[in-house]
Amino acid sequence: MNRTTGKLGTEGPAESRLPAHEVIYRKLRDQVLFGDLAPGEAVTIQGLTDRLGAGMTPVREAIRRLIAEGALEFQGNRRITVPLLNADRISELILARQWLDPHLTLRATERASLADLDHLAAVDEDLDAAIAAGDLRRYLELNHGFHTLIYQIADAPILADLAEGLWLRFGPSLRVVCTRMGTGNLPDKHKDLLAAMHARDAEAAARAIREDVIQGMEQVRHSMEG
Amino acid sequence: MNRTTGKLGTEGPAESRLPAHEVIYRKLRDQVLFGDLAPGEAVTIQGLTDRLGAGMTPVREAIRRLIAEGALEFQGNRRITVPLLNADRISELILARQWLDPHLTLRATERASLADLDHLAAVDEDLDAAIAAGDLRRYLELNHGFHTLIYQIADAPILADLAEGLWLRFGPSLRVVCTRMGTGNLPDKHKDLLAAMHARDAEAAARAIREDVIQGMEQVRHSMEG
DNA sequence: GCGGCAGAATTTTGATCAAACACCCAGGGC
DNA sequence: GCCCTGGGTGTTTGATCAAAATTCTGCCGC
Repeated sequence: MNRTTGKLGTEGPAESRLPAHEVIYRKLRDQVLFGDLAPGEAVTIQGLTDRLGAGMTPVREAIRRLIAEGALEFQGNRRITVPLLNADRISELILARQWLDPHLTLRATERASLADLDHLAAVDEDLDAAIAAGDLRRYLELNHGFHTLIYQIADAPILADLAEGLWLRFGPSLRVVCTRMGTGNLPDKHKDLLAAMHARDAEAAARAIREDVIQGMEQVRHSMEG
Repeated sequence: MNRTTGKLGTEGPAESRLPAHEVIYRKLRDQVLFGDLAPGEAVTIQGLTDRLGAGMTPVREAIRRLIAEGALEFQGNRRITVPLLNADRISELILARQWLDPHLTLRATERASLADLDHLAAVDEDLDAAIAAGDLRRYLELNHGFHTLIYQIADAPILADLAEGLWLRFGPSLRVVCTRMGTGNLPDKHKDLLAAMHARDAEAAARAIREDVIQGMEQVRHSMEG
C-alpha cells in the first residue's frame, strides 16, 4: 500500500502524478477501513476540505466513490455517515465472505508462485510482530493486507472487488471490536492457511480461510449484541 | 449502488428535487445496463456534458460512481471505456451470480407477500409481451426489473447491491448477445420460478433461478467465443 | 521525387477551484 | 404556537490551468 502523505500545493514531481481526488479517496478509504472514522460518525464535505486541505471537487468525487462502495452512507437528509451495522447486515457480510474468501483462496492456492507464498509469510510475520507490539492500527493494516494479497494472487478481479468492498463495510466495526478485546487476544488461522497453501492443498486452504473469516466476523457479531 | 428510495406514487415534483448528479448517474447507468453503450466504447466527460446537457461536476461524480461499481473502467491514461469482458471475467460473473441469485431467491421466497408475487407475475407478463412485440430494449429493462424485484423482496441490501453490481458488468454484453440472437429466441425459467415461489418451495425456486442465470450467462459466454 | 518519421503547435480533454445558488434547520420575534 | 430570517451546508456552474492526443510540418533517407 503506497502511503502518499504529501500535502497539496507543495508537491514533488513524483507524487503529483496522482490526481487529488485519487489521493483523497485513498486517504478517506483507509480511514474507514481501519476505523479512524467510527461507525455512525457523520462526515461533512466542508469538514473534509478543511481537514485534508483540498478543494471541494476532489472531496466530493472521493465521497461519491465511497458511497458507491458502501463505505459511506447517504442518509436521506443530506447527511453522510459511516454506516452502522445491525445484526442482519453482519449476517449478510458473514454469508458473503464465507463464500467469497474460500473461493478466492482456492484459486490463490492453485496459482501462487513461491514468491507469492514468501510474500504472504512475510506479511504474516509482520502481523505477529504488530500484535506482540500491541500496535492495533498496524495489525489492522497488515491483516487487511494479508487477505488482499490472497485476493490478488487469485487473479479474479471481479470477485476480488466484491471481497474488498465487503471489507469497507465492516472495517469500522472491526476496529471497535479489536479495541474492545485488546491486542493480546487476536487469534487467526493464517498459519494453517500458509501450511495448506505450501502443500498445495487447496481444499484445506479454503477450509482454513473459512474458519479465519468466521472467527473474525463472529467476534464482530457477538460484540454487537453485548 | 445506494438506492435513494422514494415512496412510489409521489412522482412529479419529487423528480425535479433529485440532484443533477443523481439524474445523470441513473441515465448513464441505464445506458450501460441496457447496452446503449457498447462494450469497449469510450466515453469522455466533456462528450457527456454536451450529450446530456449538464455541467461537468455532476457528470464527473456520476462517472466516479459508475467506475467504482465496475460499470465503467478507467484505462490507465485518462480514457474511460465500457469494460470489455473476456472469457475469464465471464466465468467470474457466472460463478458469482450462481451463488448470489439463488441465495437471494431463497430469501425472497420465504419473505414474499402475496402482493409481491402478484407484482412479479405482472412484470413477467409484460416481459412476455415485450418478447412477442420484438421490443429488445423493453425486454432488457423488464428482465432486469424482474430480477431486481426479487433482490428487493429478499430484504438483504448488501447482497442485493452485490448482485446489482454484477448486472452493470454484463449489461452491455447481454445487449450484444440478444441482438445477435434475435428477440424470438429468449428462453427463461421465470414461470418455473413463479410456480415455486407461489408454492413456497424455496429450494425449487433457488434451483429455477440458478438455471435461469446459467442459461442466460452461458449464452453470453458462448457468444463471446464465436 | 516520394514516403516516413520526429518534433512542435494545436486542439481536445481532464482536474481543480472559487463563487453563485438553493436548501434545510435552528432560533428569535410576534 | 407560528412565521420569518439567518447561518451553514450541499449543489452547480463557469473559468482556468495542465496534460495528453492529434495534427501539421519540415527534414532526412531511400
